[in-house]
Amino acid sequence: MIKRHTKDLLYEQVARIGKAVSSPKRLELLEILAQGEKTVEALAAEARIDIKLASAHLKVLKAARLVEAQRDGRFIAYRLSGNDVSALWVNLRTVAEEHLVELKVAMDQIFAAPENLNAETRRSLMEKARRGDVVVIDVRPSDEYASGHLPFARSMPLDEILQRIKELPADKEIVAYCRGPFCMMSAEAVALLKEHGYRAQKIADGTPEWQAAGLPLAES
Amino acid sequence: MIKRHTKDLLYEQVARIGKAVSSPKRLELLEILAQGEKTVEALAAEARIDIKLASAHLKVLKAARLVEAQRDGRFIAYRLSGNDVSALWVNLRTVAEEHLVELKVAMDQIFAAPENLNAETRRSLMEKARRGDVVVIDVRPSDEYASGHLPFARSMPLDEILQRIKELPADKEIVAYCRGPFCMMSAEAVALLKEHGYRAQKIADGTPEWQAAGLPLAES
DNA sequence: GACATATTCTAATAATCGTTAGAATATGCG
DNA sequence: CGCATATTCTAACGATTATTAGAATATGTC
Repeated sequence: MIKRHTKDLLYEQVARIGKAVSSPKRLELLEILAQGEKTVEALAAEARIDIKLASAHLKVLKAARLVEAQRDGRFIAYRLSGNDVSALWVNLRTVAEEHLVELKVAMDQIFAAPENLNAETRRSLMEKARRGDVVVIDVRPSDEYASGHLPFARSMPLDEILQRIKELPADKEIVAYCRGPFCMMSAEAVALLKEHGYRAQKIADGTPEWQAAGLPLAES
Repeated sequence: MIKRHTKDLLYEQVARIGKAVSSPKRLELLEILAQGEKTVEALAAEARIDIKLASAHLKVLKAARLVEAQRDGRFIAYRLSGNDVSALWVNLRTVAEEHLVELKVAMDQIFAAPENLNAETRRSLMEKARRGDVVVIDVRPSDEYASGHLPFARSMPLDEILQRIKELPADKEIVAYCRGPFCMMSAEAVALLKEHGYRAQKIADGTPEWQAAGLPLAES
């Protein structure tokens, strides 16, 4: 008979992961890191928190081995310690969306039309993008595009869209995506495009969702 | 521009799920509930905690909508509120096993040979069981077998094995499974069987792992 | 309807966690 | 080697959480 104490140790270890993902701010940091590696400074700015606080949260995430740090010149870059961490974030968010009515209501208020994709619509979108029937644009900052993006998508960061809008074909459907269902960049991009007469829609997927669905990302 | 405050609300909702899975005891309760529905009393006994404490933890899990309760006669039965919750438990445990060296070490100490399965070995095992080349036994309590079990597995609860050992063929390989990688019942079953001259081995999978791998369970 | 029993609620304590501010450390650059 | 700057460490506070014990509630049975 194996001792209770020993068994408790196992659950305690898993609870370390649970504790790491029990704070809203840490979840936000994980989502940002799922877009690619970032410095503490960039993370703090993105999450709108103090650098010291960001550092403290990153320390917790690092202790749970969900992220790893590497010094790169004057800055320290953090990244997720594996694709499974990104998948865990997607899984947590999906369970929350599925079971917490409050979250559903909040999301409906923020995003008029939540376009959730399934396996089939994902593959069909990729096929249409490959053929050029639609233009898929990645409206995240260009460094996030560089660390992985949807196949056949082109980079068109939100704050460059107005200057570069002529690059987009006026006769084709534009499909915008950003960091995922909680990110508002694609919605803003669609609003801008529609103002200028383009046919545009957004999808809820970001690269973490795409990857968690078992589909490949492009790197170039 | 959408307000920070609104965005924070989204992460707070997901963090509710994170908080729910940040306690070792709650994780243990989730794992037990992944085997089928149970009363508070049964859960407390299984996790070796006070009924009052079990009730308090269940309240937290219920608030996060990970479990739901239903009155059934004198007892109140709890169950997971969806298969995605069971998959979340598997996902958390897998991330922990992958990234936390401490957990790997602890598991190696407890379980001599951790037999982790991949997609191929799972299908091949099911095929061999179907043909009758191996006998797959489910050593969990019979009510857990009844709420779902591996295909072609027969129920042989750990505390009945010695009386019923004659039912097993002496010339075939016996494969035992229980609740999952953290459960010690299959290891104990294998030890008993080997003592009596049977060829036996265990697998790490329980029904949650099997299901999370996308494979079907049997109900009968 | 009253009793027995299972479960939850309330209250209280100790322990833990999030956040902030100030000091300390480490690296790159001159 | 020393300066500038990015990052982390330390200390402290208020807020939250886990656990326990006792009281209260709800259901089934007689």
